[in-house]
Amino acid sequence: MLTNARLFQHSYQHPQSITAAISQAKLVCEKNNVRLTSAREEILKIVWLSHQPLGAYQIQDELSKLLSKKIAPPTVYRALAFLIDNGLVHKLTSLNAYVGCPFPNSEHSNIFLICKGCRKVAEVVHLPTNETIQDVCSKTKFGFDAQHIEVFGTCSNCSNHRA
Amino acid sequence: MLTNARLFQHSYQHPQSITAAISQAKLVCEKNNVRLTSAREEILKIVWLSHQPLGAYQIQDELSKLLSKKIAPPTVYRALAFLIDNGLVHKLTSLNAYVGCPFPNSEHSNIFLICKGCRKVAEVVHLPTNETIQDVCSKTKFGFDAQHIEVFGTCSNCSNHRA
DNA sequence: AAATATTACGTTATAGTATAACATAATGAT
DNA sequence: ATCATTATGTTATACTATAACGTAATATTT
Repeated sequence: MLTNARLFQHSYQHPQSITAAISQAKLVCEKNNVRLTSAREEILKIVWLSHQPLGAYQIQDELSKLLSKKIAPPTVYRALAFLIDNGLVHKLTSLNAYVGCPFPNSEHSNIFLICKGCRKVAEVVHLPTNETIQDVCSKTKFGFDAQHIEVFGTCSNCSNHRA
Repeated sequence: MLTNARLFQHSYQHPQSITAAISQAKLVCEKNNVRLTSAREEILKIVWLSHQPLGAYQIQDELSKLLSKKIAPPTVYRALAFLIDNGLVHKLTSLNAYVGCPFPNSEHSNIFLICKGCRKVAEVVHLPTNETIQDVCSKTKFGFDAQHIEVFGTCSNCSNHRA
């Protein structure tokens, strides 16, 4: 099964419920001294409710249903920008889709395992990979800012079903 | 200076000229038993001539100028799809932009170092990173297909200019 | 060499993703 | 209460990518 996990480093509790994710988010926003407004919170919930990455226009549809009114793209994109800035959501650039971050407090750049079967995504913290990339940067004298790693394949659940 | 390189593994000769890249491409196409048509070749040249990643519509403009006629997006996207399929070009998903691959014969998934200063991109082969990612996959029983790694930062050339 | 199949390209239209610009509203600070 | 700041609503538009269908070029078979 594809679940978010900190490999080898920490035993991490995946937020069991959306409420857990939201309360984590509230802490993060408090710490960052920014506001988790209702639009932002709703969109964070929507992203968390989906265990697959959602496109911005899917989020728009969901929010529109939820609030029974038309939502325009900028509303969604602005909320997403906020959530991303505060490390609560990630964009999967190869999919143009967004997922909730299970490690909102972490400063690490993580690895996304994207299953081609079920389309689920697991986010994994893996320090050894971060270290090898740091090594590349130092050897090339490249000043590291950020990294984005997407891995495509088949999760164990999907492999089993096919096998 | 940001140049493409195989770190630590092989000493690699960056194609000095576009002609070198093209003749390499011809070999690859011959090997793959596919045709490097003139549209494909021109687009590959355009991508190689730019040392920054190019967007599809920038390529469209260039090709349009070059051939003195209107080029429609599908022409560009089809050629890009072909070039990507044959490992001659990569798409940088975070930029929606395309770069020539300096290792068309390599089967490795490489690392892209993207400089925020000069917007140049270096592609680096780094087996230790590939290994750590394989490790993540095996530990999570995730069947690896492909990976895409983009690293953002400042290349040495840009750091020096600012320092 | 002619017929056929295959592959590539041209063309038009449209789908999908994202942001600019400006007005209004809500919140926070003085 | 006033003012500054931050967030949202709204409209329009820019940017990225593909569908669908017709034509042309190349490769294969006979």
